[in-house]
Amino acid sequence: MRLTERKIAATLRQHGYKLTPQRRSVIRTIASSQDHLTPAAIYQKVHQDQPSIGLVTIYRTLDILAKLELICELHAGGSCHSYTIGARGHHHHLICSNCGEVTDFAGYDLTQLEQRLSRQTGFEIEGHLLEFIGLCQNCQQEDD
Amino acid sequence: MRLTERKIAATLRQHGYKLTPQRRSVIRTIASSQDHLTPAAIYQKVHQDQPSIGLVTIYRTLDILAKLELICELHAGGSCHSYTIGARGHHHHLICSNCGEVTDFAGYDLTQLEQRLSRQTGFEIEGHLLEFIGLCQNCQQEDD
DNA sequence: ATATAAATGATAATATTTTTCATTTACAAC
DNA sequence: GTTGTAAATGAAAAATATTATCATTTATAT
Repeated sequence: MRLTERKIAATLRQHGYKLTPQRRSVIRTIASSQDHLTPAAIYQKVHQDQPSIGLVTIYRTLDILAKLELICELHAGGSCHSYTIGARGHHHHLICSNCGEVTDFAGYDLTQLEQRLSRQTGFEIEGHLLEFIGLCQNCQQEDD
Repeated sequence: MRLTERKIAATLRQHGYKLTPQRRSVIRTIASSQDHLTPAAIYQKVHQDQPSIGLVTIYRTLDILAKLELICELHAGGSCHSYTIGARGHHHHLICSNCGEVTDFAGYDLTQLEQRLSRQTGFEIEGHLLEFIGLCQNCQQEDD
């Protein structure tokens, strides 16, 4: 079940954030849309309700909401900048959120899931992205 | 097994691309690095070898290599701009590469894999990203 | 050696995100 | 209700990232 506008607002308050009209409007906009929206798209919509709002406030609000896991980030498009040499044979990634170290892992097969999704949704699936984010051993020891 | 510089060069030729010193240098740089590199980082390294190269050439070369699947793109960091309301209960995404439509799907559990990876690598895993890219039914029918 | 299509680099344009800082405002305490 | 205060906002600019244009150069087939 999707989070409601009310629930999100309450969580914000619980974490000590103020509930401004701007934030309400951003939340309402995201909550009432079926689509994934870019910051610019959110700005456009919110702007109708809050003509004085700046794009900066959108970014700031999204940061907070994402940090509290009230909204869900999507990595669409192919322009997110980081490359390594291709491997013969597919692999996936494990990325350290602190130092950026990337560990590859192989041996996990998504073709069954891919087929199931294709059947269920009618999508013709071209590829996928599977990454885990966490702290590598070194960065755990620094414990900061 | 990782692709070698030679193999990549050959594949480029096979697809009708010219093998310029600039491209060689980009390939060599990526192939000889263990890390994932951003376009800017690649530029810096290549620049030592090819002082006259422009950042544009890096972008162009990366586009080609990615299209031929000779390099492997990584989506690191949280700044790839698209958001939707969070769901109670985890879900993943199916994204149409043509129209951008996003379909959520639930019911696929990665905790076992997560535990296995954590054991094997020592990572303390905080989260993951699983997305499928493809053509939705509508965009298939347009068949362009 | 030469012709030619493809690739390059310089420059500028566009897009995206972050910083700074003076002003305004939500909200808790009274 | 007033009021004080820390937090939030908006404007502007800076920083960063990416793409487009076009004259010049170059890899490669002939």
